[in-house]
Amino acid sequence: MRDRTSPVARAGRESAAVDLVCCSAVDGRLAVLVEPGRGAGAGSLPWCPLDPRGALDALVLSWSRGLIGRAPSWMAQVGAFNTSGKHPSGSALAVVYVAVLPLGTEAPEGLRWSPVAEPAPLPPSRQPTLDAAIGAMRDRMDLAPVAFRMLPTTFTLSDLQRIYELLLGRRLHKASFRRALQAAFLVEPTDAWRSEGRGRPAQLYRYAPRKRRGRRRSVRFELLG
Amino acid sequence: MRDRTSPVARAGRESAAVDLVCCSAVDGRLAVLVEPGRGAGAGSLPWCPLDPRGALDALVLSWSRGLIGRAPSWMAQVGAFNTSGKHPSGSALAVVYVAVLPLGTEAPEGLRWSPVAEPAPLPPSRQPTLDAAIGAMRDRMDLAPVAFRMLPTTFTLSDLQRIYELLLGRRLHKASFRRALQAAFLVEPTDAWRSEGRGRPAQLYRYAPRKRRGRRRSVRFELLG
DNA sequence: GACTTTGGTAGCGTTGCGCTACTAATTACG
DNA sequence: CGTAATTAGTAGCGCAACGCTACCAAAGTC
Repeated sequence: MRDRTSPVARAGRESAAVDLVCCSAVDGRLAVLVEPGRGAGAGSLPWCPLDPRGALDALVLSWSRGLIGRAPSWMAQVGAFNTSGKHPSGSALAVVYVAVLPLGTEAPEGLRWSPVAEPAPLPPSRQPTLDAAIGAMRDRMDLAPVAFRMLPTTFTLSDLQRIYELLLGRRLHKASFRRALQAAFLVEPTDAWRSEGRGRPAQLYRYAPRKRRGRRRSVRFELLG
Repeated sequence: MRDRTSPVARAGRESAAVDLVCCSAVDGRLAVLVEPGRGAGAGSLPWCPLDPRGALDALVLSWSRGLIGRAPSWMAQVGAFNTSGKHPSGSALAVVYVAVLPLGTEAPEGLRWSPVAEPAPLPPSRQPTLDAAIGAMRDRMDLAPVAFRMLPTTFTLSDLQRIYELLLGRRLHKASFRRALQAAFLVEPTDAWRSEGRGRPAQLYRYAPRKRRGRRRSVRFELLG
């Protein structure tokens, strides 16, 4: 179990901290890892002091490995924010990272999954951080395989579609989803199938993007305004 | 003119700095504002010490107003990076911002436009910062009106297309571009026209996005891999 | 065996997109 | 003045992409 007092003492109140927002899908809902704390809004997000001597991404990667016992399957920096003195580390600056863990990852000792739809057991001042992290993840899902990283290495196409629906916040049409996926050459079928109680067994796929030459991006006005 | 020594002395070597990458289109090429310095790689990017007592965005906004005499027409944080001790401020952490100035903005006293295609008059260690800033701008142009902010308030559709071609790095087809723009309800025509030497005069438009209900975003696999 | 549930595909109609080809209005040049 | 050159802007064709209904397939449940 990590010690929450010594980093503050070591790094001092002048330094910066790293906040980590770990996302996954739990019971069909988007959830983040929080440290409950005693009382309603007394929880906190996992954080570590920022040691600027090494590469930032490497620092967060190795620290999160210790925190959750494995490297996140995807990770990205959200940005730097001033804390208005409200950060548990006491530092005035916080660099927020968002990470993704595969479906079914259980919460490590001292942390638990909190669905983002219901009020998090965090002080209200942390809500903007949470929103920024999840927003950043949603913004990047078109450019990075975020949804695929929220699944185990092999998954069914229905699994993948459910993740996309979770992240996009809307229902998708099965046939259209699969056709678009097929056209993008992003997955390849394994020879394994999974039977999940009722219904026909589903074939398992793995994320195996094929390099496509000439992926020239065009204008996309539809999200602007 | 801003003083480059006192902030370092005041903030000390422990603190963080803000780097600003100001982008615009100059002579049909993407360019950034640099401080030339004496010698080939002796230039620097504009920067200021990071005072974490106020909101970060507000700090950068007000500082950049003093630097270039006006607020950038668009601005976004790129992220926090460790400097490996190579930042002119001496700080170990740098928060990079990218900003956009309209076509035709002249470089303020002490700065000049440097096209990103040719080698910048900066130390090679600043190249990743430059790449990250321009990459962030390109990544966000689908979600924020970056291209529109690179133009004056009224502009011709050919102007707009040239900016898009600059940012996307490829030529676009005129009719297709206009059809997509029309469908997105992003611009409205003014009753002014502009005659630019030879050729038929062009109608001037302004950025006036109309709120469209049900802008439901769908899956976009084509940039993944 | 009938029903339910989940997986997976065919194919229709419409929309979007790239392209060629055209018209329109101005300047440049003899 | 007349023709070429240059830039702005539109029409419409053909194809690709997308949303949808409808259907078939394979498992469990009763």
